[in-house]
Amino acid sequence: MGRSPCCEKIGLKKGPWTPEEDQKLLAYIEEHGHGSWRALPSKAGLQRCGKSCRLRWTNYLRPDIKRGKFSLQEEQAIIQLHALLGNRWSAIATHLPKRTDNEVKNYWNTHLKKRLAKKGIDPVTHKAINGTLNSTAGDKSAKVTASLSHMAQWESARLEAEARLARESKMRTAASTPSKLQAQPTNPPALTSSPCFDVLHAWQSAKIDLESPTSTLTFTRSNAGMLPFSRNTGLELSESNSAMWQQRSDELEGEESEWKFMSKQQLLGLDSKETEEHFICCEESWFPGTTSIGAGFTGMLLHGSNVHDTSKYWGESNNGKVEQSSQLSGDEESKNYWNDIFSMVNSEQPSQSPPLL
DNA sequence: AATGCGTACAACCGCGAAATT
DNA sequence: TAATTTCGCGGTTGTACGCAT
Repeated sequence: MGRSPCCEKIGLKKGPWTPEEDQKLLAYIEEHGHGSWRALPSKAGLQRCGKSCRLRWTNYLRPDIKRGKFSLQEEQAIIQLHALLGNRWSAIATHLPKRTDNEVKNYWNTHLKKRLAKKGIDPVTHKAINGTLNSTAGDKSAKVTASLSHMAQWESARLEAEARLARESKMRTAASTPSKLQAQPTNPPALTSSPCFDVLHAWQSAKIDLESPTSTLTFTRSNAGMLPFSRNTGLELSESNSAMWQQRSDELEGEESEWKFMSKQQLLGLDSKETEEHFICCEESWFPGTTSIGAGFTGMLLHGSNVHDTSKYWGESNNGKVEQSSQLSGDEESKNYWNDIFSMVNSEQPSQSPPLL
């Protein structure tokens, strides 16, 4: 079977968008939603193909896009998520509020990839090239990689579940409200009550193998509320949350440029007991009142890259329903491993003589 | 001032998956 | 169930811009 072109190629404009075209596209989507991208250009009076319109909207015109410099926390998140997920830019972007996959991809290719390579870190494998890291770092790398692989499985499953939920919710929405709501698929429909339960259900209904060879966690509904993952699409921020995130982001961008891990206490301004309780009880976010970059999975990463610290998130007083793997050990090794990488990458020193950490 | 080079980023292309007919 | 359409993703390209020579 042949594949038809996305649109008639003759007579359609290509290349940079003009302000007039942007205005037309914006006005049309604000009024009608995008609906079918294929049909949009003619309806909006644009000499563009639908694909071009969609790209322009999702990567540039969409109102929930944060443009400008990436913060250090965002850089860390990208690096760590890339180590986990590879070149799955859309998946990575879901953990970076208001950033598009294209933007993340470009930033990786033009900044982070080169910086890693320059510091002797393979940007593909995230491992040291020619023993750039110290001798024990190789061991750390292996252990961390194993743990990250484990986490990546979970994250992949979660992303699949989120996508599934978004589709199902969209279908339900479409069935009940035909007009404009239907035409906003760029914003995944907000999940209602107890998103973690929903994700669990989706996982179960999708028959995702929770007991895969590398998965050592088992669930019951009773402990599902302690899942660490939030529905962190980044597109669901309320205005107040968005403002809070922006404020926090602005603060972070003004900070000293040394990469370092921020403790939960630093971020939350809580004492350790409060923090612990917050982390165990709060299924939504550990960034107060937000589902921002600190939330869920990304939050776990940024929190000292402490992939082993899952007991805090999963809850230890859960009648043993949540079992910790024996491989979940070595907090400090993992933390130090990422610290090594971040400090190297952040360092402006030439990498001629790799630092022995 | 002109030219060349490197960088950053917007935009395009082709493919695969999902949805629809 | 097969054919077709639509959408989203990741890789790549094109171009504007800044800087050095």
